[in-house]
Amino acid sequence: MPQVSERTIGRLSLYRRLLDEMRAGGVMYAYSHQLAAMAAVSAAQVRRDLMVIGYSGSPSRGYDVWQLSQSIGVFLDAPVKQGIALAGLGNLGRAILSYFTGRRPNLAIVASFDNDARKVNRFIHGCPCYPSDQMGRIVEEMGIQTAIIAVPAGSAQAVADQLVRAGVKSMVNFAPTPLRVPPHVYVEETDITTTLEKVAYFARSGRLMEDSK
Amino acid sequence: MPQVSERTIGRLSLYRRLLDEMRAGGVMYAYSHQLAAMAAVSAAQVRRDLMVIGYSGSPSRGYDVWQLSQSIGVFLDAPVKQGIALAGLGNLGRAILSYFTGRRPNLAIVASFDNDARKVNRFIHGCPCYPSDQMGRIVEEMGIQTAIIAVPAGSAQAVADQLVRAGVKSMVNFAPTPLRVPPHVYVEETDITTTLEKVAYFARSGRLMEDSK
DNA sequence: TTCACACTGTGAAAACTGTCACAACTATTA
DNA sequence: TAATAGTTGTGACAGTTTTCACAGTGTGAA
Ligand SMILES: NC(=O)c1ccc[n+]([C@@H]2O[C@H](COP(=O)([O-])OP(=O)(O)OC[C@H]3O[C@@H](n4cnc5c(N)ncnc54)[C@H](O)[C@@H]3O)[C@@H](O)[C@H]2O)c1
Ligand SMILES: NC(=O)c1ccc[n+]([C@@H]2O[C@H](COP(=O)([O-])OP(=O)(O)OC[C@H]3O[C@@H](n4cnc5c(N)ncnc54)[C@H](O)[C@@H]3O)[C@@H](O)[C@H]2O)c1
Repeated sequence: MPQVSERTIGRLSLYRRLLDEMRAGGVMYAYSHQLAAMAAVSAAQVRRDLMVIGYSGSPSRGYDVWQLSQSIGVFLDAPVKQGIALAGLGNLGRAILSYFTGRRPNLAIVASFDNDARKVNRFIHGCPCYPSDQMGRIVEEMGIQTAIIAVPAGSAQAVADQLVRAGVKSMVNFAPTPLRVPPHVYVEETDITTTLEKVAYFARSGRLMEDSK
Repeated sequence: MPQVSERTIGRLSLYRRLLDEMRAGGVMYAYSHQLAAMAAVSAAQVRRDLMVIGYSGSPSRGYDVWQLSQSIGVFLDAPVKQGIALAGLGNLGRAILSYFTGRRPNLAIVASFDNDARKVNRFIHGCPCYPSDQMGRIVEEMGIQTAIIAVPAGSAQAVADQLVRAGVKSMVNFAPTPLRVPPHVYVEETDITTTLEKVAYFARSGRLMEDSK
């Protein structure tokens, strides 16, 4: 098993979206340096990343935009439709739902959960919202393996524990609390406070990086 | 100049928040392994990170929770109050504003911008919202150096360009488009689509990592 | 046909990041 | 006082990620 790096997976997802945008604009072929410019990475990085999916471009025309996008899909996408659960339908949860709905064909938020009686038992942006005390059962029944956590910090760990018990294998956590999970579960932390402090720091101690060419 | 790594800065911010939570709970001292458990990193990582701020713990009591938090502050925080601009007051923008308001003492969102006439010229969560055609002028006048981009993907690059022209040195970008910026500007990309695809990928190709002890 | 060109794929090197392991230290106990 | 136990700070090491640089290749021009 090749074990592709986390960073590479993220960039492949980005490359595919850029390729799809190009295709929508009528572009047929792209060189690594063009893709690189759009993704704000180096051309060598693009070529190195593409090695893992086993698709070769032509030295003269570059990559076939459509074929490359398809090849990335074969590598990245689930063979069958993959449902995602969303815990917490507050401001952030609804923002995610409204943005993500209908975005990718076989990756969709298929169930959401909240403990606020007013939000529960109806459809929001086309997604059913269930009471959170049924979360374990529903996630298990639907075979959901991926979840988004958008509940307040105080509830995040408890919600994560429930989800893991229900069979979830990976999560993205928006609450500002690092989650403790068993080794087989993958968690991506998205902590806005930490991010803002970091960014504010680099506004002062100006950093030589992120080249634009 | 030591040039501290991006990752370390992010973790220092996290450590401080955890320390402050401990202090609020009446805890006076903490060992590296305790901090590590809460941050979901290794104890060695914590000690290595703390090297850059030049605060020493005691081998017997560990770190003084209050003093360590202060020392991180001296290292991380701006000497004077640092304002942040927020571009785009849609679902996401408001979620960020409502969550972040009043969170950290000298790091606050002091101006927001939108091009929707209905949202403009009033206070939202205590933050003034201006029309976006005045963004450049106001950001420049207020000396704002850090910005959050929460506008639709199509406008993100144009907004970023304006902000950079007005003197912004670092940004966090929530729009799903990598920003092209000059080398002296630091950008943190937060792309929910890419993140979700990555997380969904690792739900299948289960990964041995993120140890919980 | 042959050449020049600009690109791809990739081994090797470099740069960066995290872990290991241990000397040095301090409080406690006998 | 001396021995013990458990922690810190850090040099050395290991692992990971990115960049470099170049051989190999398809295309178009002469
Ligand atoms: N990373 C980011 O970009 C970002 C931005 C804003 C907010 N946040 C974080 O996201 C989380 C949600 O933020 P928000 O602004 O939407 O807050 P919010 O208060 O508007 O929403 C929280 C929602 O979770 C529900 N909830 C509470 N406990 C629950 C439980 N145990 N099970 C199910 N649902 C529960 C509440 O009913 C509410 O609807 C917070 O932790 C916040 O810190 C992150
Ligand atoms: N990373 C994440 O977690 C995440 C989650 C949801 C959405 N998003 C992204 O964040 C962005 C905003 O999402 P949203 O759900 O809030 O969308 P939205 O449509 O609700 O909000 C966009 C806001 O930007 C304003 N706007 C548009 N053009 C502008 C301009 N040129 N200058 C100033 N304001 C302008 C609009 O008036 C609107 O208020 C989108 O790019 C979306 O993809 C990111």
